[in-house]
Amino acid sequence: MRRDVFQAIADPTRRAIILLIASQAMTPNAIAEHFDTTRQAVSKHLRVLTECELVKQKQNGREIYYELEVKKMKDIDKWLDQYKKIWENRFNQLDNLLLTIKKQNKK
Amino acid sequence: MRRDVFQAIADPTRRAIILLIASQAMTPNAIAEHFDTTRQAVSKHLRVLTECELVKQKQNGREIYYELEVKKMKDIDKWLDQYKKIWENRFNQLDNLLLTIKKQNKK
DNA sequence: AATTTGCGAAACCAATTAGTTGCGTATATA
DNA sequence: TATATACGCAACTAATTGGTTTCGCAAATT
Repeated sequence: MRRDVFQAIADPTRRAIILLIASQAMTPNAIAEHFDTTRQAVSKHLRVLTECELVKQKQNGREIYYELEVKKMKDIDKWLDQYKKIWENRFNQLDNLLLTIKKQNKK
Repeated sequence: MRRDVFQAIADPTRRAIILLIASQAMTPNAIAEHFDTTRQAVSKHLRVLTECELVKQKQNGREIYYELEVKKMKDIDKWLDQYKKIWENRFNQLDNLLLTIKKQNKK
């Protein structure tokens, strides 16, 4: 099963769950109360998040607290890094210029 | 149709396309040559990327060059920002501690 | 001990999506 | 003008996904 961080954050409900548990670990029922959905649906989202290690479980009696593994979000940041160089140093403007010149030479 | 940046980068092929055109605008055919897939498949991915404005087209005769709209990636960075505070300032460790204390009080 | 509560897992369904095939159209080339 | 090339678009298929329902199990409550 293909499970990576990018696929996990693609779903808006999952992003909402991430935001919700970012400040406070919560049980599936508690999370479900915040949305117009069932506990089971939340449970499936939590499974996806757990599988890609964006979230970890902490059992406490019969309750399972879900906690955000914030560190895992660095993966996204790392991926963004290669493009940050481009947008920060405005290399893209340079690329545009080069492309325009190339087109004109063809004519 | 639900089209946002997060959904766009969820697909590994689309991330590969983004990487490919980041340094150099390319035509669908040129992009397709880099992958084990057809031009039409690439074309569909480019449509998704165009719809969420991660990519823009530049027609040149019968060729259409696809260019990365790097600025749009800032949207992802903005979203990450709220969590960056957490992982950088190690607030998560504090949260863990608070949660542990809470559990112990329950017992 | 019986019941309730919190949960995951499996079976199922509807919607979405990635990919293919087969068009039509516009630009370039012979 | 006829042909080849570059492309988007629509119809179709197979796989995936979000969600529901139902079940069983373990922990808590009565």
